[in-house]
Amino acid sequence: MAVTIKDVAKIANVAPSTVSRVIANNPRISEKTKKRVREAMEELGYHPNFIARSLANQSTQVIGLVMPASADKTFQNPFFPEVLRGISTAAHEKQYALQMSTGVTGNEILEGVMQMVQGRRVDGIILLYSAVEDKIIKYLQKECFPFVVIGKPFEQVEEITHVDNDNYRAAKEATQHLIGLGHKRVAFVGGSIQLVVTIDRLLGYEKAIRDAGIPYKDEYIIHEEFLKEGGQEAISELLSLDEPPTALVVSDDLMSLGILNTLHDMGISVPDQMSIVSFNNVLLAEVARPPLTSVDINIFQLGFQAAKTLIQKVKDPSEPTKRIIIPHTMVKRQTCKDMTK
Amino acid sequence: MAVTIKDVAKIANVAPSTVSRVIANNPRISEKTKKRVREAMEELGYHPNFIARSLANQSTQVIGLVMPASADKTFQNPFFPEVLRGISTAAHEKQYALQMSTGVTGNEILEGVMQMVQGRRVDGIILLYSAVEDKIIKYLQKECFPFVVIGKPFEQVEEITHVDNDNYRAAKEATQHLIGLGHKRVAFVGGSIQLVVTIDRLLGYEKAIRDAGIPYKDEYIIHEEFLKEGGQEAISELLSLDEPPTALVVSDDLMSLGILNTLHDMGISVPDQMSIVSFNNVLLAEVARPPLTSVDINIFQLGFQAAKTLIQKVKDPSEPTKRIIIPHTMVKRQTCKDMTK
DNA sequence: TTGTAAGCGTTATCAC
DNA sequence: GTGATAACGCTTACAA
Repeated sequence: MAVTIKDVAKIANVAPSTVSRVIANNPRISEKTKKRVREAMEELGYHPNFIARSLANQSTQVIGLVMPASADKTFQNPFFPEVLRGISTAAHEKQYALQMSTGVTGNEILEGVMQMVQGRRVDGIILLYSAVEDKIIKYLQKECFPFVVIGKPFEQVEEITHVDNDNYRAAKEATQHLIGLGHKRVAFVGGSIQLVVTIDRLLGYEKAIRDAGIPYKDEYIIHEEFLKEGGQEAISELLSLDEPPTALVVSDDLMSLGILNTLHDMGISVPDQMSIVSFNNVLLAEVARPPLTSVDINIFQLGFQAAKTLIQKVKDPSEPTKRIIIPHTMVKRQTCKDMTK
Repeated sequence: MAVTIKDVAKIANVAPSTVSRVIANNPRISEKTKKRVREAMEELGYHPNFIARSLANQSTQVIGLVMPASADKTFQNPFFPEVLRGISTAAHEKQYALQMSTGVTGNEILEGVMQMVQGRRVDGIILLYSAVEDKIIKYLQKECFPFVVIGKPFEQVEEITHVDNDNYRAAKEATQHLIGLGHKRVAFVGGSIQLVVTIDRLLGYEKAIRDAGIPYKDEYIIHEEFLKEGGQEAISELLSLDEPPTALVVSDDLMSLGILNTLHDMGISVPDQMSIVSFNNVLLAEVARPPLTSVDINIFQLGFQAAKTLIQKVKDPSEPTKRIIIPHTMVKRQTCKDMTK
């Protein structure tokens, strides 16, 4: 059995409670005893038992992470390592550990979340995605359990703390950029319509199109999963139209990569015959050929702020609901052609 | 306060210990009382408290995951989501939760691991990478804490349970494939030499070269990080040689992608002027242009078996040390030219 | 400033 | 079969 607070107390000739206070660095303990106790801890190689502490404290110092179903292709998106890096950094700063959901299907994940919550395994939860009609959000609300979502909640936006980009504006700007370059036939290729981010970006695209007085065409709207195969199917459909688009707003870099390669195979040159504005600006955007013009949504910050906000909320449950918007910037590379020249 | 075992006991008119036995489905409890207790649990919406259970049990049902430093570019490699998926699947099956290391530097991570172990936060640990001179492995060995490493340990291979590919053989075969195609000038582009996988693959490459009676040249060996910038630098060096290679063995798909694009920018055609065999066969390999011939190392299985093996070990500490080798297969696509034709 | 003792929600060891 | 009761290792009133 490992060395406990009692062993330390014995060696240091104090009561267990005193040792506990030294650990918490309670100011009411004299420096002299603190020193003595610390020496004893050192001598015995004492390390506090987190589990015991959690039970006494009713707090685990653990944040639960809900990822999309690992069956889901979304899981492969480079978005996740990067949010994770943001979350991890913030969590580490505040001494929180991270626990991930497991499970392949949506229901398995919901069950996992219930275990986390009811089993008191975590102090709060971050949802790493936002989908329509999400059971998990509903459950967490019912339980009044602290959580924050990355992305915009589908419903009750005002009542749920979340960290998001202004995806509506970002997509509007991206589309306007293309329009400003003289493109009149601009299509939209989005990820799963189940994801709120897709909806927001589509709305922003639509707004820009209508504002420019360009007719909005349903055939120009394509939804596919956030993945490369998706991109390839999507592009074939689009190109077989009577009036194929000269430019694309693509909701994700991975998808753009797929599209780029499909176009390459078809002998269509980017940006000469087709312009693209992509989203997320992950590593792939830089490494693609030609390098993608992509809206940088600051993924790291999305994660970092989410963790920071959640921890505040956990520590002070009276914290008001918050909406945090992370700024975006368009990084111009080489996938947009100026039609006016 | 949440509903506890005592509340259930009161409602069901039994002792708390009986409720506990019902939860554990102890056969010595009569079906009648079981039913009564279960109804009471249902009625109150009871859920067991994992923390309390852990304390009483000395077991957390949590597996700790040690990722490479998130500062590290390795973190961005699509390898990780995929191992994670494997680990997650196995863990879920056996009802284990997953806790990740946080921390940006190597030392921060080591501290985190110490917290996991000493704080009794996890029952066992999986290392998701294997580097030379690893402090974490040494620490875990000293503590006699159950762990398994994904990849081959640098030292004491026989004493450490690990799940790996036969990277030596895989690299040898990949190189032989190129040689069989008539290539005599084959270079090796590997990731960080700190990683054992790089070393193994380099050794396999060397063996194939020597076996074929081709002189082994130091200038043909390049080490860079597992990332795209790396690939780009590497290729420039290689091409400026007096006798530039006609084929490359590249230790990672992400790196290959960078190389592919650099070659494209330089106007060098793949596979006509340069052949490539890559490793890992992640999504990127398929989506690259041209699609990469890549050695599939079955990343999912690497993770799945690691988790499964660890759980066995946790449940039965007397389990012997194991080495599990996951088979690889070369997936031929379009980056290798047959020079004999 | 420090010690005593109760409690956190379980499980496990005895009894009966 | 089931019930008391003592752990598990820590925190935190309340006393002193």
